[in-house]
Amino acid sequence: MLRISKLTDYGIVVLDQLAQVGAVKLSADDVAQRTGLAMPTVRKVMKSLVDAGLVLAQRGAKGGYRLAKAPHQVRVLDVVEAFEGPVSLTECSTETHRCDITAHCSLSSSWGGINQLLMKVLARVTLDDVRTPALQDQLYRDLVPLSSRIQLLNIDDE
Amino acid sequence: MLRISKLTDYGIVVLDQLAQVGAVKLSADDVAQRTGLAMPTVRKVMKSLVDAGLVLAQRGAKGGYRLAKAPHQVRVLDVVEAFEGPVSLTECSTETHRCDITAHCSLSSSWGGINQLLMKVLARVTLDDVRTPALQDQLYRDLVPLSSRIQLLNIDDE
DNA sequence: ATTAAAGATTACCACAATGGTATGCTTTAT
DNA sequence: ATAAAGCATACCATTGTGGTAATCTTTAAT
Repeated sequence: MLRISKLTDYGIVVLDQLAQVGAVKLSADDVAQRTGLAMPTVRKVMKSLVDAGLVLAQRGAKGGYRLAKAPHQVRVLDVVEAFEGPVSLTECSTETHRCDITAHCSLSSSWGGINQLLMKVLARVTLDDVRTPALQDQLYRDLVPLSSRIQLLNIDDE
Repeated sequence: MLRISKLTDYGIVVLDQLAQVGAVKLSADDVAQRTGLAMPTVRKVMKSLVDAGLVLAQRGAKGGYRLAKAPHQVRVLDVVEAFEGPVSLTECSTETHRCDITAHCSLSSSWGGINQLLMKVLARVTLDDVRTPALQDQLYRDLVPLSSRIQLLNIDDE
């Protein structure tokens, strides 16, 4: 468990397709055919991506979709948040937490730190990293021995 | 979103209570009163914790529960996995993935790396860190500038 | 100006997972 | 022997996810 939603997953797949064609626009139908997703599903996915500012849409005949940024500028965190809203592992962290569990929220707030770490990781991985296994491997290696390139987890300098 | 389940959250709360009393055993009823959780819920939580080997149970009269390890040896990852099973962000990573989405699994496998990173983070944070905000802050500071103590993310040396 | 291509919006429904609850069984210290 | 306490199973309501449909709006091309 600790799943991301399927729509988030689809979102990455679609972004990958858009990245493949570069500046060329893809219609919703194109996307559906290239990915194998059903049209209504594609609609949903595209809407979220457009709303999040990750994809540009052109309406009307000869319309279609294209990436709003370069693949290396699209953070996985952005994609996740586009479909699932703000990352918050526990309930207490965001909503008005009136829970009856004694000493719950005080502890739950500690999840906040873990939340931050998770977000930093997701913010460091880009569409580019996900698309090219080489980069992915590289990024992974960097985090395992963690010899150099440590600023990897610092997201505040974009 | 990207939530952990409430039971996982409760699990941490319960473990915190057990850590507070040290070697003293707490009955399910004690736990219920201390946490404010309903008895049936406590049962569920305790079962998962015992099954995962995080808590020891003694049956019969004068029985009760106590921690199986020292708080600093209980990894948050263990707790999460106790309640939610193996961490796997996408479906393709674990189950027999026969999806009709073209070029889906190949990309999804890239989530694997992110999965690993997430697990490393969760494995590094212990019950001790969650319980004492000081440690939590310390751990967080360590990961932000990431100047030293970089081996923080390496879980393979336990 | 008309038309048709294409995106936008809204609403709906089925299934699965979560969370909460109840009932009855087994172990064991006293 | 008995009562305290943990164990196991099953059940149900609510929610969220995922998938689908129908309709409206925009706009390039003719």
